[in-house]
Amino acid sequence: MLNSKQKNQDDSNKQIQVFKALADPIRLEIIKYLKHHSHEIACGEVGKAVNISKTSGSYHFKLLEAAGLIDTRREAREKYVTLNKQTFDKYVTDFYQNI
Amino acid sequence: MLNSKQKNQDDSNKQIQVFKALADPIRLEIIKYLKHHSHEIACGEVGKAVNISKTSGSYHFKLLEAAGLIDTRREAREKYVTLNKQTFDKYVTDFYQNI
DNA sequence: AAAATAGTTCAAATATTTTTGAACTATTTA
DNA sequence: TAAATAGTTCAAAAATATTTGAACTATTTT
Repeated sequence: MLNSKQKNQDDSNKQIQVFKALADPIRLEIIKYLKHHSHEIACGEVGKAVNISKTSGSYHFKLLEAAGLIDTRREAREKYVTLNKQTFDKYVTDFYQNI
Repeated sequence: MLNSKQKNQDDSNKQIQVFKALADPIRLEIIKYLKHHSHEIACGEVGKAVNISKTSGSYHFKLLEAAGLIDTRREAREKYVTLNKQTFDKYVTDFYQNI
């Protein structure tokens, strides 16, 4: 079990991870693209839309997922992504209020 | 004058600058400290509270100011800082809604 | 079965950010 | 006027993040 100091540490790390994930033009474009397409979309489609290589896409999606900003679901060859609104609410929208 | 595409570019740059500024443990500590002290505080006092060197403080305060997250006022030897809530509102709290 | 497609992994190269200490300016105190 | 205090600037070093291409796995299409 984690004590309350450890929980704060953890949350602080998560907070930084979220801001780091948002602090990049490519990832911001990906997020904007997803926000404007409410249905599930494959990584490849997003990658094409924002004009990056497969490798670069793989790197950026991994980072966004690690930060909890997107959820992913693999179906056969393809990986579908959606925004995780809860993470945005907790670590972005409510950030100022909660600190 | 800037056209509307240039304005979006500009704002997108500002958005990234804000997230970059927030994506660091020291700067987050500084911001938390300021949030919990509503009155003006000198850089040195904050620096002592978060346990960093003068040089490091100077670097981080400059970055926060460039991002518009803090305002500063110099009075003789000392520089007083306060949070700029408008910037938090526009680029953090309202981020998700506005993209 | 071969070719095409979607995505991952790895390591090297590059770019960016952060830390550090020394030297500096300006102001205040002794 | 000398010493102390508050903060800045600079350049080098160290740490982190990003890009790239080649090789890979797994699945689907021809």
